[in-house]
Amino acid sequence: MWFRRDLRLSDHPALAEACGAGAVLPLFVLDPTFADCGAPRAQMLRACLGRLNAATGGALVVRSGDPVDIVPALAATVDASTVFVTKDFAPYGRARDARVADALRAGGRRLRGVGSNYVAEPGTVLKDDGTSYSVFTPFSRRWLSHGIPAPIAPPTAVDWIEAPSDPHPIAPDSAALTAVERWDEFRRAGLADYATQRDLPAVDGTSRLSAALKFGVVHPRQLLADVDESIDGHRVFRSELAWRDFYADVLSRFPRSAWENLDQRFDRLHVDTDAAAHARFEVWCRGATGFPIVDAGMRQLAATGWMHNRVRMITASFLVKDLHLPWQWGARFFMQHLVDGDLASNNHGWQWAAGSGTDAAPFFRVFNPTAQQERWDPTGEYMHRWIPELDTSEYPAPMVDHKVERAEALARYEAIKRH
DNA sequence: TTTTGAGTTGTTCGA
DNA sequence: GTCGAACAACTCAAA
Repeated sequence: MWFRRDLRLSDHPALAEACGAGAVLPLFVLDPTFADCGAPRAQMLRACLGRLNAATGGALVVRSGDPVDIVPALAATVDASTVFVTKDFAPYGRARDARVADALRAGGRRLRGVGSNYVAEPGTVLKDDGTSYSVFTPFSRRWLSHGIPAPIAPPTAVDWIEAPSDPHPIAPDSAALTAVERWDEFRRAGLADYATQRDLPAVDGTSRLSAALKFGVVHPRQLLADVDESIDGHRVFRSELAWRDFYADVLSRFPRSAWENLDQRFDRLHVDTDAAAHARFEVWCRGATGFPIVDAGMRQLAATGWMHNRVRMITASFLVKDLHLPWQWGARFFMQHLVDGDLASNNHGWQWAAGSGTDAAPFFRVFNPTAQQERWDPTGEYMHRWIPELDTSEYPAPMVDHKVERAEALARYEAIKRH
């Protein structure tokens, strides 16, 4: 069993099938491709691996290197007939798995993909004519009509195969909540009010399960099993999980949309990339724009590896529409700093803000950072929490005039219309 | 094939 | 201060 973004034993179809086939070697490969994923995600990975190792009674084998070398070699060492994986639909993962499958085949073995990290496997939510959706709302209706698969039981009494492991990454902080504990807490205290509380960055009104979902510590179908569709908050939460599936589906169909405009008309949008643009970008990264809600978000990200979703939208809108920078700069920065950084959700969220993505925001929807702060952080609690010097002379003046930059953004969008 | 209704997250302006 | 309309036009999905 080659674990990737499915670091759990319960509700794990691929593992269940592997266990049904015989003794199992649990493997994780530290792929150098992901070496620069950023400290928060690297730390989260180490914690997840520590927990997974404990759950296997210390049997987890961790190896560093290219999976194309490591997986077939290890499979040969223990004479495995099959390497089980949870299917990966992201651009790199898909190419990597194709190469590993080829290498295994050369040795008379096979790579067997079972299940995915999503409620509905990318490519399976289709219109009546068999084609894919590109608008969220109809996608989510069809997604719902598929029904939510029930979680499956964890395997019992697994016969783990032992093999030499590279030194294990650091063990987890045992004080941290497990994903299931966090879900129980959120279900009890926050889920019913999610529809109204989820947008307030000063409030702990979101599930905070994004990183657990990213690493597959918990599968979304396990969360959906507890959703009561008669309650508003529950339905809104379910809809957010549908967005996660939707963007994975879109990325799987359009791999190049990870870093390129999905809507190619936006290739012609005038964005700034000169030295002055880099200087503005650096100010945004540092959280020193002089717009408190933007700076608070960037500082929360730097300090904790996480940013409230409402503030992700505000900071993204600011980078794209007030600073006129390429959305890719912001997306890359987020990926380097977010503990939950996920290519599909992150980059398509950025494309939504930029207007270049699926179901994108209308061009005239330009967030006003001051109005957003007044609306969603009315007491200023969030911005003061992250900007201690806010009311002092140390806090910078606004780096741009929003009214002017809004007009500039609209003019630039106007220039690429009708093409 | 044609038609129709709809489309995450907003802002500004003028009555 | 409040409230509703305008802000484009297009593409998608489904009847």
